[in-house]
Amino acid sequence: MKQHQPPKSNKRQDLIDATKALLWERGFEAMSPKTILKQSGAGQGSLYHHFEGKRDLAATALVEIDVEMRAAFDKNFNPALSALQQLLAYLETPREALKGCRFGRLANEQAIADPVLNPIISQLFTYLEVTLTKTVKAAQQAGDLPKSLKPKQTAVMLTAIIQGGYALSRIHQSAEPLQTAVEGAKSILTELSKST
Amino acid sequence: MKQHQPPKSNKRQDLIDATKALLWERGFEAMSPKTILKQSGAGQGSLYHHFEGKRDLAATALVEIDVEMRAAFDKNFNPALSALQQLLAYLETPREALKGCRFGRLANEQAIADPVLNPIISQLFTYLEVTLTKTVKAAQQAGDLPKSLKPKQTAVMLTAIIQGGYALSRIHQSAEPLQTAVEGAKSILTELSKST
DNA sequence: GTCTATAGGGGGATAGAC
DNA sequence: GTCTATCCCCCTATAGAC
Repeated sequence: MKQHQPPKSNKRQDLIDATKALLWERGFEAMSPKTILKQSGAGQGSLYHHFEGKRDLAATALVEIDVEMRAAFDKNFNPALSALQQLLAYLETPREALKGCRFGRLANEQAIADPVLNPIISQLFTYLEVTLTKTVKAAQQAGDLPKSLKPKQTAVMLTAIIQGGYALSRIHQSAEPLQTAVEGAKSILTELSKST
Repeated sequence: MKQHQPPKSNKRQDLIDATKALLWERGFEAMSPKTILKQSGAGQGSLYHHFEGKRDLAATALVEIDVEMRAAFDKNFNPALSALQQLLAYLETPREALKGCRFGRLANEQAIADPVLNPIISQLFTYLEVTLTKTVKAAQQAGDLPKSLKPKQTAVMLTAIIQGGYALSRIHQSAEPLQTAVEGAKSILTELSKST
């Protein structure tokens, strides 16, 4: 019974926490081990004792981010609401437009093709798309969206609106484009529900 | 009348051409001067004779890309077509899903906040959004889209679908998501046109 | 486990010959 | 105008003491 108390060796978690923050602020390539060490207060030895290197540390951080993002995403799908209302709630989720999506912002890095890092990221988006597809189907069956829409196309389109909105906000250095794109999507869902 | 013949000093243009290709393939930060020289066949001296440095060369290349992108974009707005058909033509434009948008792929780099580079990029997107907004208005006046939609919101949303589709394609390492998002957008425009 | 010291490689730019 | 040689700094990782 050695580790009765969780081994409160904070350095490992400090490294992960710093990496989570830096992945969001700078992305993978622009995040140097030196910066991680500075921000976490750990030394070189701690990093390479607990992890194989920058990539391994990033993978560990991404898994934690993945858990947090799924939990936040799931909160939008309150069973007390109609499927259409759930879709609108997803669109209305507060977002840090200028920082970008914590995963989506890595889309254009070389790391996105890394065999270890890619599955962590792509599987989250698959989860979003599957969940949204089910919700679109449910809205159709409830008579709130036209049955002529293909659920998967609609779900991927909604996911793209969020990701593209983030990109436009970064490009214009303003929170407005993401908000405008989301409002456009809400209007369209609302309009389609009227004609159904 | 010195330069009767255009001064066929190819090195300057060779550098620009290599930079245009590398900005698309790797982005700004991941594109090193060494790689540019290798790919263009020029030496260090040519780069720093014709340009102040990497950033200045990139700015020159981005301006050329901007001209090309505007020309390609404008082709979608054939006056012989209805405004709605023009919007559908824009959505149907062939795109290199896995390489990403030549400008949009820079959205998450630090360079996007650069005072020289940012205006070149953001002004193109402003142009896209303004043009699409006008076209949405025209479609509404033609009775092909409901007047309840706000034209700017719809235009920004369409732009976001393209940018987000690129991101999803990079994430899933497949051309499919961009195509699926575009199909979703086309279906929705078509559906909305029926109920108008 | 955690630290500091150090190494090897590449990034971006300058110097100066031709 | 174009080239090669060189510089300095930072990135990532390893060595080895404590």
